Amino acid sequence: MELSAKYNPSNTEDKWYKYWLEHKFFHSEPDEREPYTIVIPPPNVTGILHMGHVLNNTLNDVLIRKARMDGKNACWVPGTDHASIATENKVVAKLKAEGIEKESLTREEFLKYAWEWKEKHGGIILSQLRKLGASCDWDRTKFTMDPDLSEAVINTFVYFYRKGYIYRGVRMVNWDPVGHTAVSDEEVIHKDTVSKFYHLRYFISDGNGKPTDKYIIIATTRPETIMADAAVCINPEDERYHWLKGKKVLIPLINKEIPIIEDSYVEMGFGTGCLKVTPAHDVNDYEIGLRHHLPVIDIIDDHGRLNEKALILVGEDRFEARRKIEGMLLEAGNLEKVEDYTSPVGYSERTNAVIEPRLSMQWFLKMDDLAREALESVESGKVRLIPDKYRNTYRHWMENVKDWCISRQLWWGQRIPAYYMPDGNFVVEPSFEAALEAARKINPDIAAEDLKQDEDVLDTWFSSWLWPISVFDTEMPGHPEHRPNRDLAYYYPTSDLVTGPDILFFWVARMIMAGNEFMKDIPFRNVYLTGIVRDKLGRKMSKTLGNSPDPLDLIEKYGADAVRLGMLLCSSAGNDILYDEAQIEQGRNFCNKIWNAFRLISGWKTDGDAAQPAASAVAVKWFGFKLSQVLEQVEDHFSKFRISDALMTIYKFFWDDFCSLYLEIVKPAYNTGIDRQTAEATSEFFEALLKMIHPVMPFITEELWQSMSERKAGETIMLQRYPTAGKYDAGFIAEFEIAAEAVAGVRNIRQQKNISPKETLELHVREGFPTDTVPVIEKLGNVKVSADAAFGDTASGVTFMVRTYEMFVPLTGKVDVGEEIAKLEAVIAYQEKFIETVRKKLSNEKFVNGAPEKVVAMERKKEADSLAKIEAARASLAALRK
RNA sequence: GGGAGCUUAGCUCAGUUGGUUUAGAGCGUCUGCCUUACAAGCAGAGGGUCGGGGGUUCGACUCCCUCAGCUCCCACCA
Repeated sequence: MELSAKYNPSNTEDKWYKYWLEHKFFHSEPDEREPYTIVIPPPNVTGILHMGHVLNNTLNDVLIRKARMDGKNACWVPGTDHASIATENKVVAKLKAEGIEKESLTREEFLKYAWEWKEKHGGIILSQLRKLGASCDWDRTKFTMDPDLSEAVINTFVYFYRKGYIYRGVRMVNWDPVGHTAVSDEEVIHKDTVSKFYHLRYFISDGNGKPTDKYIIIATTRPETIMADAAVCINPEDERYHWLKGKKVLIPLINKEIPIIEDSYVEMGFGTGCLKVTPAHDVNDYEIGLRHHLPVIDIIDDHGRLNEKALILVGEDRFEARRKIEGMLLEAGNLEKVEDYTSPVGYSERTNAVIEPRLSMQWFLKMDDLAREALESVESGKVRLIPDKYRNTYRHWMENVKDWCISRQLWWGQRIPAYYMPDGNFVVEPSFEAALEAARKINPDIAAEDLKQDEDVLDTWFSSWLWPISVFDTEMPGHPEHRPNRDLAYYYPTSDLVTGPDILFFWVARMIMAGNEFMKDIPFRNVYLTGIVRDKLGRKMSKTLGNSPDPLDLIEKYGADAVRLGMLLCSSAGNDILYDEAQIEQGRNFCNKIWNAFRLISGWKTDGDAAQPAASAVAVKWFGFKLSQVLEQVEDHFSKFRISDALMTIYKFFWDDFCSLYLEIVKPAYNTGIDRQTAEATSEFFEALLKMIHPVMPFITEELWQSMSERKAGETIMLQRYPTAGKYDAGFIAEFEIAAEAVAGVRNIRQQKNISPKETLELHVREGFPTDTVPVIEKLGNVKVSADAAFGDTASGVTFMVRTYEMFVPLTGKVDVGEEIAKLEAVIAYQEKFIETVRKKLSNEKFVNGAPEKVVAMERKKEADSLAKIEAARASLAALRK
């Protein structure tokens, strides 16, 4: 077979992915083996692949492929999330572009459009994951709005309602005026925002609704809400305002009389010390309103516009109203001054709209019991967070959690199974039929058409928190006599979860709650939290900045293996990763290196009669030991989720140890065959390396594994056993390293003296230098090694040290004596300074007595080694100066 | 405002109970090579007073205090 000098991924990737699918290598069924389970963090059903997905799913795939090769029954369940608010927004926008307003549609009509959209765009991301090589069990693909998964969600709602955890009530919620829905506290992002601080004059009423000439000044950032003021509040301790007690003031522009009240909530030092109380539009004001029985005047509608209760500026958007009322207040003489002011403002995570605190009827889930247990799961170490710094964050959140607002004023999602009777009472049942039956027990006259289902749907996370359970068994929640089915019993709890820290609370914490509640067990053992992918300037990737490359373009250009390696190279857990295309080039280069190593090996002709050269024998022995040593390190890295370290260890092992050392040693001379022993060992080593690399770079390793010998139909590298470490002789490995350093020393001399690698040199070592590895030095260094008691006249060559071994290369006529003297003097100076620090330690009684014996012995060895080096350098120096 | 974390070579990061660390790696840089696997390569080299200051210790990149800078999370000061 003719192989090109460069690896071409496009020839192999689709071919092997198809092969894997055809043979159902990704598919898992319960059996007697130990399971290893991962559920995918379900991407938005209409989402497209971005760099964050690439990082996350590559990590997942590495873990699942490694587990599969370790002999476990590996199951990676893929799927998508219906993402209610995000998807509904997309559908609304698309309809709007076609001239259709959501308001003009019925719920059923809208949902029809939404499902059409989902059918058309849904799941694109899953096909993109295939390009990446993700070994998901596609037969198990799930969607959070699959009928059975939805049923599980509804049953969960009913379950918690019956348990008394779900309640309905009017509360101040975070209203998203663009999404037209309430959102949970977790979906509000506070950002410091520059706004204005308006100082307004509220005139004191004469008692008959007429202004006197006295006024107080109230500072506010929201002058458009003054019409909703219910009172003005002062601190009872504030002597400046004692004269106000019992008086009334007039709201500017509308001249409405409101009382002065006192509450210690008001900070005397902040603003003017007078607070306008607007219960309908501020959470704190609402609390004050409750304490003082103030009326709630809601002047802002679903869209963030002023309604008729505002009396003025009716129909204006809240920000437009703010702009206009400023002028009106100024004109009316009520505006004292305006200051620039920066304060935190809440924004909707999904729509980026400024959140409007608003009173509305919502459904809530009580969190305290659930949170307590979920905290315990992490505190006890049953669930491990990696890196563990997130435990602090997690604890803080769990100890301060508030009830979860689970209703959303949307249509796309699971509809709340509450059914209202004409009198306003409601029943909560899993189906309309059950609801009707339940309703008739209360009122036998209820007709089907009298029963109206709640209009709201449930928060998306109310379905995804069941994900590790519901992907296996959707009947689980709410069935008292239910027994976990075979899949759930086998695969649950899952093993590892890889996800971003941004959804630690949204998703991870709540899955732990659901797991504890329904399975009486944690949903996963390890949570590996990745960083956020940023560009090389450290900026978040975003569409508007245009700094986010399309992963598919990268795969097209460099190959999936290169993209995977590039992403992993710099991705320690929990740290943000700075993406740079150079890393992916590095991945591509590595592919090419592997490819060319194969080209070299596969071109060798085995010569059955040839004896194994001494150097090859040493190389084979060393590499076998080294393989075991490296495997030990790799397993250690994997066990600690240090994926990039594991990868780098393998990368260097392949490139430096295998290619630069091993292959260069065993490589037969041009047109010469290779002996059978070395050929077979090399082939085994190469196969072991391919297996080690496979979890990270599945395509090229399959391609080469299939090419290296005849494989039976249906065989694959992905089901081979990952190599395991055997015993090794660390002393021999160390000895080999000395040989490699000697080679580097010789090469360094060649470089300095401009001597061709083709010219064979003499290398003298002292007697006592380890002899086993000499053939390697001779081959790689192109030298003839001889061991002598003394080097003779070293002035006609170059001496150098490898560790404590002195070496000499005769180079008649090529030595610049002055240069050599300077070099040796530098060595002596350095060593003398070094030995001084060592001796300082050794002469310190406290050190000698206090430090462990091993440490003291080491210092003594340092001293001896250093002395030997000085002595050798001095001897050479003396020879040069003769 | 509260909390967590970070600061080690030009860049990105390791450094795992304070002692084989005389601080490592990858990339980049510099020098020499078109050597018949690979120039997406080979060989060699240079590069850091571990953010500043103080302390504990026989010994500190590692522990404590302090200052500075950066990042993230949480939060209703109008």
